[in-house]
Amino acid sequence: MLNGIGRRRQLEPGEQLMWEGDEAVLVANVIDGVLKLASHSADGGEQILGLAYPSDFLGRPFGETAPYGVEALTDAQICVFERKDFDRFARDHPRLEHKLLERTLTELDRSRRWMMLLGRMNAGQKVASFLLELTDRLGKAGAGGETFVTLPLSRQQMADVLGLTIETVSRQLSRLRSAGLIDTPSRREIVLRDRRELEELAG
Amino acid sequence: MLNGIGRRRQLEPGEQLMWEGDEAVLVANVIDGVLKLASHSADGGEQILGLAYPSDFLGRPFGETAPYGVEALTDAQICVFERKDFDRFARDHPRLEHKLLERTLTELDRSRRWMMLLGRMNAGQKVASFLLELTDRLGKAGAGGETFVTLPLSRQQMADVLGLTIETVSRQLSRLRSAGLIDTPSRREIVLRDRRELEELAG
DNA sequence: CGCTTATTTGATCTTCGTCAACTTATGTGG
DNA sequence: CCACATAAGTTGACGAAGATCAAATAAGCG
Repeated sequence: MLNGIGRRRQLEPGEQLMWEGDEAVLVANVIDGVLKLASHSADGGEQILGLAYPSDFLGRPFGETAPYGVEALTDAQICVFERKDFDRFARDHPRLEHKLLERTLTELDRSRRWMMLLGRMNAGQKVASFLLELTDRLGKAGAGGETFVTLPLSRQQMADVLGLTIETVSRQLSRLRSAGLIDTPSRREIVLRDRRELEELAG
Repeated sequence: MLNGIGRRRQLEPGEQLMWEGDEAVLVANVIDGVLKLASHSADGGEQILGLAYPSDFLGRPFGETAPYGVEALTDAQICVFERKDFDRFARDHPRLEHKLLERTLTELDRSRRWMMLLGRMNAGQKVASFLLELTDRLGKAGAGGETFVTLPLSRQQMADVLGLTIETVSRQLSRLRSAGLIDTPSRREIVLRDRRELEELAG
């Protein structure tokens, strides 16, 4: 029902949809691909605040400035709306606003679970949790009950998501590999060999 | 306009309003006091996911189970609604739902800023940021341009908020005291002597 | 007052970050 | 197709921040 005011847009990896601090002029729905929401600290370090997957909502309706930047990690397809159009439309369509409220509440819950991860987990637990979430979102079933994911992030980006360094992420993945919990056929591919054990590790 | 279906309730420090995992049967508005939202990891460690101050909204409308527990830190006054009543009421009153959506979006932004704190700051920055946020929310102006706060949390709870240990929090406070940035007339009271410098530390 | 609990302080130990070297991919131009 | 260049990832050695363990103080409270 939003089709009238939205338009499709294709993004390439690395393409920036919104900039942190920009006046928020648009909102969007993710149709396909993975995007990151990120904020920068004064010293240039980047903290990824969340990832957006298909069906997720992006942007800050009714707000003033975007509190974080949004950048595509993979090829992505999104449906964008001018914020003014969207705001007006939402006000006139309570059902839409209701839907949006539900999603935002869910997003808030997700973000709070992430805080848990950042505040209380050690490196091993973080990496394990991340792999599990990723396979839940993007995983494909492979042969023999194994799960298979293509990572939408570089090691650096994983480190930024988890509040770790690239080296620590790499070491943890190596550890999981030698423990036989995962396989890494290539840099961007992960096979979960033992989900049970991984869940154990994630705590 | 919600008065018809809400009722006042008084909470004492330590009193639990909702339990993590409970069926979410109520939602509430904070009128006075400070509450904590917290979740427990398997090993018993607690991560405080956020604090709720006057005017904040508590609970999970339209959801199934409460994703975190809510407990009063100080004497608190809240206005509670049966969730069923509230949901029905919200559906019939788009203005209310709109207001709630705006608040939830604001809350989401706040929670994301907190993720930044947990993921990227060191102990000194965390404690400094926390004191600044607290004085913004609860601080009273004292003599000589200084700001004065009564801490609603114990050291243990501060540690839980910041993802640190009690000892580290204590040491950081001692460090700030010897640097002349704060005074601690009693355990639960803090005087900011040099806000500028504290902001510097918080990064 | 004595007893219990919260906080501070000190002494180690661990984890993870930092710095550096090395290896593996991914190109690119000849 | 190969040689080389560049970027991404892995591994190792070391150090620092913060956790953990252990007392020592300081509040509260009956």
